[in-house]
Amino acid sequence: MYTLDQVKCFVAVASHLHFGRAAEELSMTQPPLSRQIQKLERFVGVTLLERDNRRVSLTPAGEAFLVNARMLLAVSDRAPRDAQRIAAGQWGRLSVGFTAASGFGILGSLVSVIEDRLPGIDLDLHEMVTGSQLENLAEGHIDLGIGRLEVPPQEIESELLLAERLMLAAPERHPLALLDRPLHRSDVTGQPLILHSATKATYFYNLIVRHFPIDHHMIKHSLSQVLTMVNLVADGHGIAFVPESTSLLKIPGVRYLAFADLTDDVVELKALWNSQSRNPALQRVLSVIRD
Amino acid sequence: MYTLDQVKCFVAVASHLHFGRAAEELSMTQPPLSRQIQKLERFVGVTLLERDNRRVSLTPAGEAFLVNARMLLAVSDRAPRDAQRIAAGQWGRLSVGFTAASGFGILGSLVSVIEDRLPGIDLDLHEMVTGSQLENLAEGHIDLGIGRLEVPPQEIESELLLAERLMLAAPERHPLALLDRPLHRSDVTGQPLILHSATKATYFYNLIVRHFPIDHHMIKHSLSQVLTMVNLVADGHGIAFVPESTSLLKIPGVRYLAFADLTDDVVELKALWNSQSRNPALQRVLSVIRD
DNA sequence: TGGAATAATGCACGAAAGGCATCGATGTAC
DNA sequence: GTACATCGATGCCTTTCGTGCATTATTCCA
Repeated sequence: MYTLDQVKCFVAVASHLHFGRAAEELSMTQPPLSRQIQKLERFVGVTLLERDNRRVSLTPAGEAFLVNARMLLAVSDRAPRDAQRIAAGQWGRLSVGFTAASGFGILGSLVSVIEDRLPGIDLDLHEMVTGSQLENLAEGHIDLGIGRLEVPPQEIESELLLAERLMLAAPERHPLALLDRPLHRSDVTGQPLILHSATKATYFYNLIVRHFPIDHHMIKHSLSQVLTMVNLVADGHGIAFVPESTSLLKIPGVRYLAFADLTDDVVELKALWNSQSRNPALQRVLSVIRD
Repeated sequence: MYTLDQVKCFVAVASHLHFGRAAEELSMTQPPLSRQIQKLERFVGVTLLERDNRRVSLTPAGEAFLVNARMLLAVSDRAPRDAQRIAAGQWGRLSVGFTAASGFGILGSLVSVIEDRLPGIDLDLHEMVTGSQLENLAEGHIDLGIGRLEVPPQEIESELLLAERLMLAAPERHPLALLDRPLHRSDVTGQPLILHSATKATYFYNLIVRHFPIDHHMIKHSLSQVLTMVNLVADGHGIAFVPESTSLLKIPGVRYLAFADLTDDVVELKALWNSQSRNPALQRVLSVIRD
């Protein structure tokens, strides 16, 4: 096999048609340059340069080789730079798993910021529930998750993206929507309730149970998708707890009500990633998220 | 700079994700393979392969490098083969200069034969008079000429392509066209004559003067292009000498007549080339022509 | 806990690359 | 026509690099 150095030598000589000046460009002396060309020609088995002791010229075979040689140099030059850029996280691909709920609020601005600040990074967006995000993170199928959970499992790191209030979605003619005083947590007692599933939407279920006196006899539906819940509210099937950002969803017949005695931002949205991840783009994206 | 051997090592390891088996494929032992990879990574400045003492995997940078690496190997493999094929004359480009007259007869079949027998060779066809062919051959602008001349100059070699009879082109109502006996050379004496130019079509001029008793008072036109001459014959301006192949040109009002006392193939068409030519395609074409 | 698997490292040898000096051939000038 | 300049090739020496063998270090698995 020949070497890229020999190719570089050949291109230099073919460009100058002069061994001495080519050697100068290559920062070497002329004798080893002659030998490198000889070696290359011996490997190729063909005379590439016609040396006339007075003038140097390319043979037809040499001209054809020159085309490929320039391509080799171009690719060999690009290859390390591509690798370096990817290692530095300037280039790359990031698979992101996000919950449908996060899509209402933060996802759009997150994508905008990344496209703006890290133009070399392509995002693959996949909607999935938090549980799937954890599985896919563990198996390396996605690099970043955007979801809700209290305590991430082993090897999954997390960072708070957003915290918001918990609100009540109620039909506009519902008694709680027509109160002439501030709404309190105890007001929900005894009302027909559309609640998150304890198994499929554990985070919300636990959060709500922790903060409200839930009468389990009043639970009419157990769901996992916020949009479905709000639609059921619109149809008058009951009231539901939703994060504040859901109120961006203007559904006719639905009013969003704040609790006077629950003003803390208790609903959290977290960025999730595998601490074993070797994707440099992830670190870049995380540092952008932190700003 | 790194070497193509290192690239080959990297691709082998990246393909097998196993140093031992990659080394086996490369017909080398494992330790130097490890070192080649280390060297490549040191040059690139980036970890390309994650070695876990138990499993080998590609980093994102390594995956990007692999794409370029495979391209490098493909080009580096093709480059010598292209050069060899061109040197062997299997591939290449041949510039051919030909006279308009040769275009009537042999050129078409010549092109067909070359396209059939040497499919890798592209022909550039340029119509030019023999004198221009000689100039362009000397300067290397064309590789092969097809023309008529008696003695080629220094450094130009030639080979007879075709020899044919010299015939007379006469208007169909011309007395010589209406003879009830065989035509003889002496019959042309005294007839208005359309003759080749002594300077622009020296070959024909010398040939005709050598074989016929030309009365210079009867020369009505001196021309260099056969087609023009035959057109003038059709218009009744006189008679003209033409090579037999011209009779393929069916011009209304023109008859082609053979001389009973000149049956030799005296008109020659030659292949011409520069003996200094380094174009391997030329040798291939010449050997095909000789068949 | 011991053995198998696997990549890294130490060491020695031979090949290759580079620099310096020189040769050989060819064109140029007086 | 002869002396000189130019320029690629060659001889020789030193340093660097690639390779194989033997061994080490680590981890997985029984």
